[in-house]
Amino acid sequence: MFSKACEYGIRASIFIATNSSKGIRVGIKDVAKEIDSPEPFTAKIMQILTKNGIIHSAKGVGGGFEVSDEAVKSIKLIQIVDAIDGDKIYKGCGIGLKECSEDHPCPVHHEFKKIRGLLLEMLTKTTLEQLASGVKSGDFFLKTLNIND
Amino acid sequence: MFSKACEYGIRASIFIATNSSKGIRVGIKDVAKEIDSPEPFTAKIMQILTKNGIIHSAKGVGGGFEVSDEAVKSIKLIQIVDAIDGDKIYKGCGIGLKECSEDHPCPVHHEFKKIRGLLLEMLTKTTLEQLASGVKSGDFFLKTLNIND
DNA sequence: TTAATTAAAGATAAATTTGTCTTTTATTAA
DNA sequence: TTAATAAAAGACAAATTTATCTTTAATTAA
Repeated sequence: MFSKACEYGIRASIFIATNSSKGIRVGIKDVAKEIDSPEPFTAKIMQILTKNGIIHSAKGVGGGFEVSDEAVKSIKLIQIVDAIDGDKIYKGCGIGLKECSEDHPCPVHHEFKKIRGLLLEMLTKTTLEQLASGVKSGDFFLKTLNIND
Repeated sequence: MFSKACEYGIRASIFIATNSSKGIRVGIKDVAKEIDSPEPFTAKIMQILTKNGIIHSAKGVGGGFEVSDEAVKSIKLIQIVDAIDGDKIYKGCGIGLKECSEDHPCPVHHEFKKIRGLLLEMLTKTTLEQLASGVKSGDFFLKTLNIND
């Protein structure tokens, strides 16, 4: 569905958001450790997210990544996905036709329309805040329980 | 969503089905040309499909690929997807957690459940026959109109 | 039985994605 | 101003996916 880069990006954004609400900036090491991802690769993804204004970074002592309270409320999942994977997942043809539309539909066009629509709706409606609050309350998790998994 | 291999596999299966209903076997060249895919790569995918009993192949003069009338009716999209891409698309966690379940959900688990459910339902219900008949009637297409796209 | 045909199988190669490492730049605090 | 810290940037490497090419095996027809 999403690329690994995007999966890491979503998990990282949520983790950063859970800390920013407590006024804590987190470094790349904390992020990678908490979401169980390769640190240098995760750093690259953070650069994409900061360039796209999704998270904010600060260099130097006491620096790290954060998301403002307002941003946490306004940022939608689709912004993260779009920044990392682009819009193919909710716009492209299900079986890869370059030209696929109502006028020139592929064989699965109508079936996929519903699924893509639901996906787009979910991505558009879900805020970073919703996801972060679930993690803070302990209802949702960002990595596996067992370290050996 | 699906890998390119899977996209080609679905398109190829549909094309073969449209011809088998007319009693025509098609060669790998015809397949690649008709679905606008790289021939040798498509040949590899055909091997996966034949090994999984989704299509039948015949070597030698007059040989090629075909699907029996009964198979066209019984084969579901999910069998093709499963043979080529596995079950990750409709079983795996949306943001890549190895362990993600009702008891240990990731932040997007509940949102994804609906989408994956709809996808699984669609893949499980859609038969090769449905897709092939739409192509035969001219309602659906397997490649772009414009050769330069 | 031989030649032609066609898919299968195996070896390579290119492209993309994922992952790593090193150097540079910016910031803070002493 | 200097040292320490932490992200940014760039080069590189491994793994995976996509694509190609060559050889082999099976089948048919002459």
